[in-house]
Amino acid sequence: MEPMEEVGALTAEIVRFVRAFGLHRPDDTPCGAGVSVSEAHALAVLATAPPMTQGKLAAELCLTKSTISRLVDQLDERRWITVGTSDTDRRCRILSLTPVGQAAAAELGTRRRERMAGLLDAIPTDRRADVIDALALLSEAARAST
Amino acid sequence: MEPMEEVGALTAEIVRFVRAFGLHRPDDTPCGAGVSVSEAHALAVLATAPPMTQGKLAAELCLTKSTISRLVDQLDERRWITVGTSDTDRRCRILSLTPVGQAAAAELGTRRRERMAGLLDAIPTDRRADVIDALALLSEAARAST
DNA sequence: CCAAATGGTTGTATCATGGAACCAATGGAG
DNA sequence: CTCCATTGGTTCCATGATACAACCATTTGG
Repeated sequence: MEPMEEVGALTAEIVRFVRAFGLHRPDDTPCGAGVSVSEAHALAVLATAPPMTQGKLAAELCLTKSTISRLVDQLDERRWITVGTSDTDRRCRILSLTPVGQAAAAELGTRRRERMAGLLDAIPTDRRADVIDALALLSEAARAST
Repeated sequence: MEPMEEVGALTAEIVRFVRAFGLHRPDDTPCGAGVSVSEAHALAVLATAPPMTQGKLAAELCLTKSTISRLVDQLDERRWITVGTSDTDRRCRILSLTPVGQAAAAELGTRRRERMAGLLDAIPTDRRADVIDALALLSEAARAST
């Protein structure tokens, strides 16, 4: 297979994967009821990182600050996060998961893992680490090439 | 790495990639100006398959028939497709690319390949094959587990 | 001390999507 | 042949994610 053809086939496969997993439907994550994809992603980020500012979250999720502002409002209304003010910079709002938020994140994580487990099962055991490493390289490259 | 942790890492990397690549912004495909992601995907499907019905396209894109109906309208207004009626089943509308649509599909395909090639450029040379292999494994797994 | 930069909010507009109700055509079962 | 369930599509409606621009508050550097 020629290099360019490889790239084309790869693109098509990524597209199929994205659509098959419902990632094109941002208002309903495939792995949880009533939770938008962005909410789920935000929850996952906040669960695996120390309390952060909205700007940091925006960079992490590749969203604008206005979208983040509203997303934060939603998470706050759900009582999944608390919003505080930074001591060192009173412009910054510090986002932290509440216990309820942590539970929700764990629940979503479980669902997602279940969903993904089938995927991983279909990958030979000795190749799984390679796949994960490769995806890390790929997402890094996507960020670098923007 | 523990198995469950592997699943989590896989998920996290996929999420990172999707967001970094802008796939969460459905109104603007990363590979073309003024073309929505779904439009681009529809064009790609129609370009690489014989004329099909709306239902078939819906299944291919994982969208509901109402969304497809509107999508078809858009593509028709752009003169990218022609919409005909099936001879054997007059309920079915048969979608075919116009020459202009084929050109648009080719153009988008080229852009997409360039974009993907740029991605690969941001990956160390000696790791590119690994990434490609890994993605092939992943999409293969996605098809197997669906 | 003031101007530029930074973090966030709000107003406005756009648009993709699903579900439900509906219509038209098909195809069996009797 | 006649109904009626099924299937392909359309339209109405509601939801909601997103960006951009204008704005405010705070910090920081000259």
